[in-house]
Amino acid sequence: MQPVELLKLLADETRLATVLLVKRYGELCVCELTEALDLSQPKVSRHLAQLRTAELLTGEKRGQWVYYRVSPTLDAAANAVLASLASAYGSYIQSAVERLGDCAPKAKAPGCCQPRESANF
Amino acid sequence: MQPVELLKLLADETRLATVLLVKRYGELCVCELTEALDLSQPKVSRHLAQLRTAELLTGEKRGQWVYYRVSPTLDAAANAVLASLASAYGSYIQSAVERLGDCAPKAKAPGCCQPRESANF
DNA sequence: ACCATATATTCGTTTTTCCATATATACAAG
DNA sequence: CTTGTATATATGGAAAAACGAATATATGGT
Repeated sequence: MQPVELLKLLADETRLATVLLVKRYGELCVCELTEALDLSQPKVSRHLAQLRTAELLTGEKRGQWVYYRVSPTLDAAANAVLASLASAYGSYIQSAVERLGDCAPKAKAPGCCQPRESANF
Repeated sequence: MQPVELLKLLADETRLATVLLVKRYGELCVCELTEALDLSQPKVSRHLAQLRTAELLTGEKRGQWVYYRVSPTLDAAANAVLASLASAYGSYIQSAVERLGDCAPKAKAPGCCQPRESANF
């Protein structure tokens, strides 16, 4: 990936947070990202499509969900830049990590995201 | 500087090359950058203005020339990202460094840039 | 005072990027 | 086979970014 291409992909609030979250958690599905970032699903999906098209992230469909991770074929230079960003800007995704807290680390097999709200209906 | 602000500044061919060159050489004047990047002077100057306004670079006027360097007040996180980019993408400015070769490391006091062409007139 | 060089800025336009809304597709459960 | 959930994409418009060309300002030399 060309330097400027990588930087353009990262130069957006949604995409930077997405990439840093995916890098931190190893893999995340779209609904987890949507909750963590508190954004509309189409918006998250559109930015994921950009990251996927550029082969910065890969998406794997498992059952009903699509899990995103940093592409295993990403070149060393890009990986080094991502590591540097994750280290320098760890706090950038702090609030998203907190929102993800009651959703991600536990069993995310059934229901994935909405354990609370939908329980009322 | 906010993460996305920094990345936006770097997500452009001209600005990325400018910043990496200035970081490598310590300081460079506008005509050196214009020659090294092989771009029009207004284009270089316009991008320099952006980098200066964001306080990523500072410009110091000395005589007829303005010398740019990485802002000494740049925060640690941004500096770390710059260092990572310089390390990962050193070859990105290779051709510019070669063009700068016969201009910069030597005495750049008088004439600064155009030692060859104007000698014919 | 005049001219050349170095640098910065303005103007009008084109291109790119981002968005919200609506819609489409896939899958799983009943 | 209908319903609901998860994900993706299409559309049309608005905002931002980048550009070339022209112009402005400052400095130094004659």
